Amino acid sequence: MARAATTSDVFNAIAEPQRRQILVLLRSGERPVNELADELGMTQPGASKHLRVLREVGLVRDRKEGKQRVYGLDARKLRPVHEWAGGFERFWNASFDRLDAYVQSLKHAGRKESR
Amino acid sequence: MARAATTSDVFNAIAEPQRRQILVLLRSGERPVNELADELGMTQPGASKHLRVLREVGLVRDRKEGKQRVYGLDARKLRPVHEWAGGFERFWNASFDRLDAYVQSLKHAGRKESR
DNA sequence: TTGACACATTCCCATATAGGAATATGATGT
DNA sequence: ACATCATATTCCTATATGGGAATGTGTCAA
Repeated sequence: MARAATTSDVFNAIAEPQRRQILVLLRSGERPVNELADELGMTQPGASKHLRVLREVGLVRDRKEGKQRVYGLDARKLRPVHEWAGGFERFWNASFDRLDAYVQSLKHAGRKESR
Repeated sequence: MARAATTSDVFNAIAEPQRRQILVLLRSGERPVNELADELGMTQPGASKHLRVLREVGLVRDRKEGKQRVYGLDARKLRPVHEWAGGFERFWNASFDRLDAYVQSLKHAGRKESR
């Protein structure tokens, strides 16, 4: 089965480094495809393909402007990502020894023994 | 080229839903492979494979305990993900109309014209 | 040593890409 | 209608999975 489609899961869509670059670049403003491709050093078809994926998952919007197609950021779908990762915040804030202690406390507090 | 190895990029490693589930589950405590597989309804080899990926990117650690191998969370690598997504916070906080305005202001403020 | 248990690994397969090359589509100016 | 510019799409290929089945490896107990 390989993996869920990149076009249906934001986590998967942003797994591609170049697509993350595109999103970052778009923070500083909308851009037509070619400009975007130039700035990121990718081919035009390459940019178009990535943009299509980003559009289908809803991370960018596009708008026609003359013969150009201007792409803009729609970061709302990134919020779940931020929150998901944020759910682990207390784990990276604690030092590792403390982390172990914390984990142990949870373990003994409310679960069946495992050793 | 298909994509960068899942074992070298955290974003790619967490692109797999089941691996995210594993990480979430491990927040409540360390677990041996079988227990983890049971709780998530996956086969043992399946769990082992995902755990291997997570271990190679550094998201989990393992420790031998008798004949079991206990896996624990190491969420530090998730911090960059949280921060990356957080870099878009102002974009999802603003309403869309405001967003456009903001984007336009940036555009006119410091870049070469494009229309 | 033998057997049982807990995992890890290997094989094999179907599928989903990413990328390059070539081509199709669309809008604009003449 | 025609040439041109800006994009999108299609074709093809090499590769990276994820999953199932079978098997290998390591540890502990008797």
